[in-house]
Amino acid sequence: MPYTRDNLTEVLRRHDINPTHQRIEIAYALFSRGEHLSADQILAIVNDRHSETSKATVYNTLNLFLEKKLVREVIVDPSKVFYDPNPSPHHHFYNVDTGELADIDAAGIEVHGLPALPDGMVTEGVDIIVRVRAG
Amino acid sequence: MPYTRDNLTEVLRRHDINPTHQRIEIAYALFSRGEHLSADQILAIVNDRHSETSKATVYNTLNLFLEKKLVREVIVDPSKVFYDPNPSPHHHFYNVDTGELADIDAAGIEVHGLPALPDGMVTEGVDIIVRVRAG
DNA sequence: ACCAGGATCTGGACTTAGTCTAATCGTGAC
DNA sequence: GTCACGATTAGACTAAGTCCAGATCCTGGT
Repeated sequence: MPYTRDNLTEVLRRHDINPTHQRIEIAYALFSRGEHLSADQILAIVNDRHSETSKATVYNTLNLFLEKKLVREVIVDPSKVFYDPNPSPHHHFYNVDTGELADIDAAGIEVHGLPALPDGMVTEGVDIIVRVRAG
Repeated sequence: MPYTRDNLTEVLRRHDINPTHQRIEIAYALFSRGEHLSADQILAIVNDRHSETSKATVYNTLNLFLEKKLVREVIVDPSKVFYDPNPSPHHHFYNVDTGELADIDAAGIEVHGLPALPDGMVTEGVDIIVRVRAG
């Protein structure tokens, strides 16, 4: 089912996010493309035709989405954070030459041999990044 | 064997790096501590007693070390890069609350189920980051 | 000892991702 | 209408990292 502004409104509500116009537009930019985008790219997309949303709102909104677990952040490029709309567990290929990111479905991937956590610690998540390049 | 400025000079040479005074000091700061440090922290350490090395040189040198594979960069904190002097293959625990990094020896860790690489691509490396927090 | 040329280092200006702030806007409750 | 409160805004600000043009430090040749 394709993402529409209407069904995204519902998604926002289910994540406890008040669906304002700007928030819907930002969610739409991210989810309709299904790609990894930086805050800058989202700002550009949202303001493509005419200026609609400020930089501050884009950052505020992305951090809100993050906090509400609507999107994930992918930190591989030292210069900027990418936001990832894929809700299912997955890892990433990262092309170190071009900066391209591609998903790796986590189903079927197993990691063995990780040591026990220090006392009183809990795992938030395990991220696997496979750095690749042409060769 | 502890790291000294003398044996680090040799290490630099083996990595095809002309061992200048500044480069030795930067290598010493990183290797004698054996910790993950940011460029800022290294700058502070090197200039602790009296100003010896400029910001530009610290960044240039760390990028040179990176290129020559003397150190690795660890990208987990969106606001700064950490430099890692541990030469043996390993992964990382990352405490999302405190920002602390800890090594996980790669010996004994196996990852199964990774899909084949796209045509003509080569793996540079596989990084596993286990995000943990107190709980 | 002197010089030339290349490599290295430097301060400071610059760029840019991201944050902060104080003012304004919108909307629902009364 | 108006009050309150959450959301949005422009623009100033911060800080990591880069860039540049001049200074300085080798090193090898004479």
